[in-house]
Amino acid sequence: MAQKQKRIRRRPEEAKALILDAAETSMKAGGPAALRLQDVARAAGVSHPTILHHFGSREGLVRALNLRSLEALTAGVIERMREAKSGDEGIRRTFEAYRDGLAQRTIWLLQSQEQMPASANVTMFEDIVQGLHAIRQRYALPGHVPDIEDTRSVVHLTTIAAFGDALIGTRLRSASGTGEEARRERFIKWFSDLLDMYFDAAR
Amino acid sequence: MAQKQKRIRRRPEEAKALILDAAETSMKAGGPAALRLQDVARAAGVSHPTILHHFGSREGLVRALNLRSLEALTAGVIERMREAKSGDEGIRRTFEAYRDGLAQRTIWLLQSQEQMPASANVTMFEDIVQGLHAIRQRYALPGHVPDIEDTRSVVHLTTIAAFGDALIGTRLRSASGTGEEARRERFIKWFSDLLDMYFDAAR
DNA sequence: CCTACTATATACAATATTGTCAATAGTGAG
DNA sequence: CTCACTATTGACAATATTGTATATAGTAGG
Repeated sequence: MAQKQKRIRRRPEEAKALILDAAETSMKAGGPAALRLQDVARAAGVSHPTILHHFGSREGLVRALNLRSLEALTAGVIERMREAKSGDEGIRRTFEAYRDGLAQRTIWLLQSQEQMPASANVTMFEDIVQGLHAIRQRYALPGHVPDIEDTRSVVHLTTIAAFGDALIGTRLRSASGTGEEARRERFIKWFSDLLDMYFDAAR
Repeated sequence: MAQKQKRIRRRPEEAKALILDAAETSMKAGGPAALRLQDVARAAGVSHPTILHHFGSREGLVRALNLRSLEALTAGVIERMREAKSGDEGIRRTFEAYRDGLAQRTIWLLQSQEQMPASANVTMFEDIVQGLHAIRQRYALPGHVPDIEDTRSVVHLTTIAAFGDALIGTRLRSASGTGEEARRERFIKWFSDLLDMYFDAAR
């Protein structure tokens, strides 16, 4: 049989976006090493040389995907952090961001052994430390000077906890009975309260 | 040229161990999908059919490696937790265990899409929750009954934090100046103090 | 309508990768 | 020593995978 494939001519940006979407799905399965041009092509509904035409090589595709994912995601995180008013919200947003895919993408980057481009993660991290520390200083008791290293520890803990929870949180929780979603909510609330208590005590 | 390879006959257990060691290195690079029989064979100093002889297939090798890694590591974790006397030590041991490779292996398992065999992680998790809760009850103020869900939250937080720190902790820390190792030490101490404070307050 | 441009597809090439097969060489038991 | 057993290997097969070459079909601009 082998019907002749009907051609759909797209503009380069559209084609790239289409291919990257398909590649993203492929990556979720087993990281960058599991990505196959044929699989991606089939999922995107194009032939595999089309991918090579747009990205030059398999490596080019992986790089482009890492870049796009990280840019979109960190932009999303920063946006959500800015919107957040209370500390409680900030923590919730952080957990959401990592859960939404930031954790997954970070793992991909680590596995592709590329340097995180301008290390978006890290830039964001320092911004948050500085912002949070300003707030701590404002609310400090007279005569007490909060240590910025402690503030950094709070942000560090929140970040690694959100990251870890996104990757294995569900498994750990679903072991202790049912209601995974509810347990997750409860945990985030508990964690938020814990930090509130800490800030209160270390004022 | 092509010298004939000299044969070294090993006992099956030795050969398997040798091959698994090599496979472990290969996995570190890019997860299960990146494992190549030829690479493993070269690293182990055997021919690739030898691997197939012992493990049946590539998949068999991956399964065997996942099993061995997880068994050895969780055994190590449990051992270290039992040795630990203070809460501080327990936290340090948890961070060490994940850093030593448990985090890496867990990621592999997630990527091979296998169920964790009897979910060693999870069994250990519940053991620790029960053990810690018993201690909390012993030290509770008269008339106060600690909520086991809070205890579970503490263990959950410690686990996901240790997991997250093993994977991205170094990168986050090295962004804010030098002395990564010292910063790590400081953070673990801070975290331990935080939980002490919590237990004190929620007695 | 015509033409230049290029996104796309088919066919093909080169290599990588897993797996099979048959021969062989250590090793332990008698 | 001899023999059965099997761990090991080189050669080969079958398929997968990336990349190339070439033809073609949409599309925009004249």
